[in-house]
Amino acid sequence: MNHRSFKKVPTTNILNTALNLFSSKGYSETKMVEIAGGAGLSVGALYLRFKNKEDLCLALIKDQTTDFNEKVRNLPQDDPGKALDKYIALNLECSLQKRQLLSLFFKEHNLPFLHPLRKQFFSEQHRIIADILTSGIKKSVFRPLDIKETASIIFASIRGAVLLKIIFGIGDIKKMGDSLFDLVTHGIGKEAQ
Amino acid sequence: MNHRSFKKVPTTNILNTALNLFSSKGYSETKMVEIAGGAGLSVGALYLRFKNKEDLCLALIKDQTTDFNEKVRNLPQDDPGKALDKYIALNLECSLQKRQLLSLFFKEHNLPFLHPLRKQFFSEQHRIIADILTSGIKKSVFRPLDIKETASIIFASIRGAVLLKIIFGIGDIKKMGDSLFDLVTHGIGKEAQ
Amino acid sequence: MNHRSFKKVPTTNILNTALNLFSSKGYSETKMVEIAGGAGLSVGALYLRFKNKEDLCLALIKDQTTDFNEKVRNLPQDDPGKALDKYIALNLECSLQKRQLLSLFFKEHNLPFLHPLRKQFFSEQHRIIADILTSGIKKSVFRPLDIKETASIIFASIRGAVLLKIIFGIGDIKKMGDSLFDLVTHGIGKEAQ
Amino acid sequence: MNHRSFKKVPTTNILNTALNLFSSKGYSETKMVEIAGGAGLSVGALYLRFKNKEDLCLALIKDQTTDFNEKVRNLPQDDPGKALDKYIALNLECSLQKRQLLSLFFKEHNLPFLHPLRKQFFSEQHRIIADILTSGIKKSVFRPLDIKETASIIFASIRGAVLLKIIFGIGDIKKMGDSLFDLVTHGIGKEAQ
DNA sequence: TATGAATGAGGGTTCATTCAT
DNA sequence: CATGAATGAACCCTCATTCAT
Repeated sequence: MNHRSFKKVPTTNILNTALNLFSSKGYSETKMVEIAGGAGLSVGALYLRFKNKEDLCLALIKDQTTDFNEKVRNLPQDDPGKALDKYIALNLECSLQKRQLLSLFFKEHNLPFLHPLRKQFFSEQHRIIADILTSGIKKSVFRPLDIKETASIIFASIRGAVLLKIIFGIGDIKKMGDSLFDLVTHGIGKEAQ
Repeated sequence: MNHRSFKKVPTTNILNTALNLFSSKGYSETKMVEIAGGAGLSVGALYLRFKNKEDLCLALIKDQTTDFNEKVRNLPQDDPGKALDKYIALNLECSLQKRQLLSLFFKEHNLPFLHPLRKQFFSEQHRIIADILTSGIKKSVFRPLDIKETASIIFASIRGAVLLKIIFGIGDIKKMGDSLFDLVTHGIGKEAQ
Repeated sequence: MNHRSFKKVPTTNILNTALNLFSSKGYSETKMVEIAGGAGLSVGALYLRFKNKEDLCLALIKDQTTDFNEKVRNLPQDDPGKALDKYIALNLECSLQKRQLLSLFFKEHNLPFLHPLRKQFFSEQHRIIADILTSGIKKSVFRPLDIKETASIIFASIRGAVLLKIIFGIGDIKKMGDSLFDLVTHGIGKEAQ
Repeated sequence: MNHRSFKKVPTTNILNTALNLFSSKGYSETKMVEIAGGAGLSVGALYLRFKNKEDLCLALIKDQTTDFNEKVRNLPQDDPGKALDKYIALNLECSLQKRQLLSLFFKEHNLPFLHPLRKQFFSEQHRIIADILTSGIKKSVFRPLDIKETASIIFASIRGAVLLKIIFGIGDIKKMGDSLFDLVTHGIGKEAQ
């Protein structure tokens, strides 16, 4: 990459390259030179944009979650069933596209500097699910439940499904979303019919 | 610690130390000296027991999963509902004790040498869940389901719950198991009542 | 030595330092840090120039033999006696300057990665000597001989003399060359007179 | 190897094992455990016999050179030509059997602790050759020569031939000895005929 | 601002040597 | 005397980070 390139490498390019590398090789195994090279700038330039590796990683996560949060914002307000369905689908879809983020985010749980972000992400998602549940119960679409607990479990189930997909590459996202929604709404019990 | 201690450090100690370190700091971030020191032996001695870091990690996983598999073997054969309940509880309980293993096992999905073990673990657990489902459907305890798909989703949900616990330290295991079982059997839908 | 020196250490410096160390302490006993330090760069910088220790050693040998081969190329074509004399002298002289190379090259015969280079060097030198012999026999300067066998023995004698010089530091190079030439041409037998 | 073996491993076995290993893999690359294992005793026992690796190596060389010196002692006293022939043949033969020693002895010239032994070996051999030459000149079998210089060169030639054999595995020992003897006695010059 | 060569601490691993048994 | 597990310094190599250009 000649230093006479016409415009500076967009931050997005850098973050995407980093995301690809982090998620395929892991945080520790990804070298700064690789990110720089992959994004088309020099190591030096990379350090002009990000204080250090952690900083880059943090920026990456923020960037990606922002994106995700925006999509999640406009769920159907009046139909809790549909909202939940869409929320699950959205999660799985995003995981397909951003499998990397999620793997980085959830897998590498030993990068302590990520923890605050993780906490925040959980809180937000938990609140969204809880809102859907609350509204669903009010409208008698859902049975009365321990909202916080159930929200946690639903969040967990979605995360688990995503991990399954990422780690084992098992199943097709669409069907998986349906099954998960089916499980979450009806359960497996006989009386559900 | 003199280099002539009186008795050989039990392998279990080493594996436990390693498990603690791996799960709290991650595989790459854990140094062999730390494991050695923590377990009360020298680096050299550590290498007498394990060919290298990967080998140690592998042994660790095998050791832990064996243990888990044994516990899982005697689930109630005739009551699918109870079997599932117990299976979920068992998983969560073990995660409490072996939170480390699971985090190591599922999180560090970029350690390629772990993949075969992961695959195997998934297959076994998937089969166990599928068996419970099959038997439950036959006995009309569960409604007719796509068994493989549902087994995957249940596996995923449990894994997700476990991760939640591990990563965020949220909730109490007992209650979590109950909620998960409740969700899985009844779903959140109104008609379940 | 600040890590921002003004000019890049020439490869020659590195190779010379390495040569000195290898030949005085042996390959295995020479540490990469020593080479780096001796040449005036850091370990890291050393590894920027050479993939690893073997690679450095290989480069070293190639560098030195190239140099030697060039000198050997212009031997007198029409006077086999002189050619041989000069060839021997050249060998011994070079050994004086590059005692290190030869000791490294011939002594450390247990570095398997050197063997191809050694083989090649032998072939080339053997051919050169054989050519001199052939031409000398044709011109009746030398008596009829088993050319290949004799070439091998002459090669060996020169190598031996060089080693003697290197290992024991015995004798003066000039006189040694003369004696060797004298031995090779006349032998020690009475009838030679 | 059970500690109830009937007799302690003979030192010769140890030295032979060591010789084999040293010469095939080099001094540094040979591990003490390997020597111990190969000779059929434990590391501890090995250290009861030899103070350390150097000491073992030293003992090895002494052992082998003694053996060689004995053989060299009874060369024909009255026929210098035969004596030289036999001396050369003896050297090459011994190299065939003890290629290891020679490679260790001459090749690994960077083991400083070997140097005194090497010096001593050279002196002895040099004297033997010089004696043959002196006697040969007196008897007019050899032409008048600078005895010391020529002895050195002959010693060197023999060493070189041996190395050639060891390093390149070239040629057959018998023929090589003949060629060397031929070269040394007659040279390659025409007038020799 | 951009570059990329240089730095050097630190990691995994080896092995000569010791000494409790 | 014999054993062989234990020791730990030392080696090769990597890579996040810096800074002269």
